[in-house]
Amino acid sequence: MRQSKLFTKTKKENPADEASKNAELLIRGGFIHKEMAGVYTYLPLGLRTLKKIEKIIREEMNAIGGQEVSMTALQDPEIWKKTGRWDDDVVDVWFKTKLKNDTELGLGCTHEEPITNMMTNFISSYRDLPMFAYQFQTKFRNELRAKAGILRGREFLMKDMYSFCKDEKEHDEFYEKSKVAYMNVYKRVGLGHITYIVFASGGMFSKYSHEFQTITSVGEDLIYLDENKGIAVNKEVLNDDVLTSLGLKRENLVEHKAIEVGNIFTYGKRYSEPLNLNFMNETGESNPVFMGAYGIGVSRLMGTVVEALSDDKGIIWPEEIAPFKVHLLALGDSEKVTAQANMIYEQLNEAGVEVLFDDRLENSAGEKFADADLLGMPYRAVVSERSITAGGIELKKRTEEKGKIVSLEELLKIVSEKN
RNA sequence: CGGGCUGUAGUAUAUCGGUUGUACAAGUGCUUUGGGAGCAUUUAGGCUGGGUUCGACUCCCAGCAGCCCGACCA
Repeated sequence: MRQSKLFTKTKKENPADEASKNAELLIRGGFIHKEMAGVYTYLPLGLRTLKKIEKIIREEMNAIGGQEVSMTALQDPEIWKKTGRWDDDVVDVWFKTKLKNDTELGLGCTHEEPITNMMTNFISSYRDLPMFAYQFQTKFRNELRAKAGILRGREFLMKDMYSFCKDEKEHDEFYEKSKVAYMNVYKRVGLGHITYIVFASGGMFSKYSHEFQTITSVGEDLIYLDENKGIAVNKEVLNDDVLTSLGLKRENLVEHKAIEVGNIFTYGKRYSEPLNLNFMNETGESNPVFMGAYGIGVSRLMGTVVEALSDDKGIIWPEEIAPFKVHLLALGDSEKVTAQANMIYEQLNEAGVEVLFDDRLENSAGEKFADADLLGMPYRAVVSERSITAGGIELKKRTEEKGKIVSLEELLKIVSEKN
């Protein structure tokens, strides 16, 4: 991608109506655009990262047997009334609307009801189980207070997976697999070292649910971590009984602020019973399906990466989710530099390397460096009179202070490597 | 939903009860090109509605919008 053609531009100043680091950096860099409080458009650079995170999650969900679907945003109240969740006093984040003929509809804030209802068409025997379906879907939640940029919005992208099993044992096996898959996701987006599985409140059918919490200074949640055991507990369930049952001691726990980047639940029959999702077992008995749900806020995860992995100059994207792997800068407008940089750009493209090429002729070197730092691609490759005189291209990682001169062959080799 | 703060150009800000000033961005011309360049020139602004006043962007009221703290987060 040629930066001269990119319709977004970077901003030098922070937006006045945002206080969170993720929103400041993402807006300054032109990754997202704020439409209104809690509602953001994804621009070309931001969308590339969002799609890469989506791809990672998709791969990990497929790896544990997930089948992808795409459900509707518009919701039929009837099925929600069957579980008691149409009531605004029960679910207080509904956006509700109406058809022209006054029939009420909802905008989906989650999808337990419709997927459970839909599965009555497809699940009828133990032979159909277990089955796991997931989707990437824009969720609508009428939050009283949107805040912290894309960490808590009213419209946001979420991956939600639902598991359908014949009994608790089968469910538990998948539940454990999902934990591993989730941790793989966090590792791949660059947050593995600060993300923990946390015990949280469970609800009707299980003692606990499990949250995935990334430790940052701006989190909404408070967790208590035993670093030696690698076990953490959410403040909401922290009491002596819980600690005893988990084999934890209060004096070994350290309090951290954290961002919830995932949550998995055991539902049991909570939705299958009221919605009549039953299956016939081996002996001909009809039983409710045993369910679970598994959520990751895709856009929130992107915001969390920015919060956790940036410095005072800008974002530091991990390689697997950076919009581009290489940011190629041509300094100055001399024909020699322009020709050389264009040639390198074409070579990188041919080699299949994702490269953002700052080919703008009128911008100063300083501005290009500042942009490269703000936009945060993993590698910065500079072509200039100076680099050509020194015999090549100046290559620097975003995380490094100083670069080194490399030849085109070396550049291609280094940036083609899988890390 | 309770409390607080704030609405001036695309962005960020300043001043003022009496013709809204600046920077960045954008357009034009020239110079410049290793850490957000310089000169000249152009374009562009008082959230909405009421009230007070000779006169309101400024004061008052209401609405709307945004941010922050708290509550909430199935």
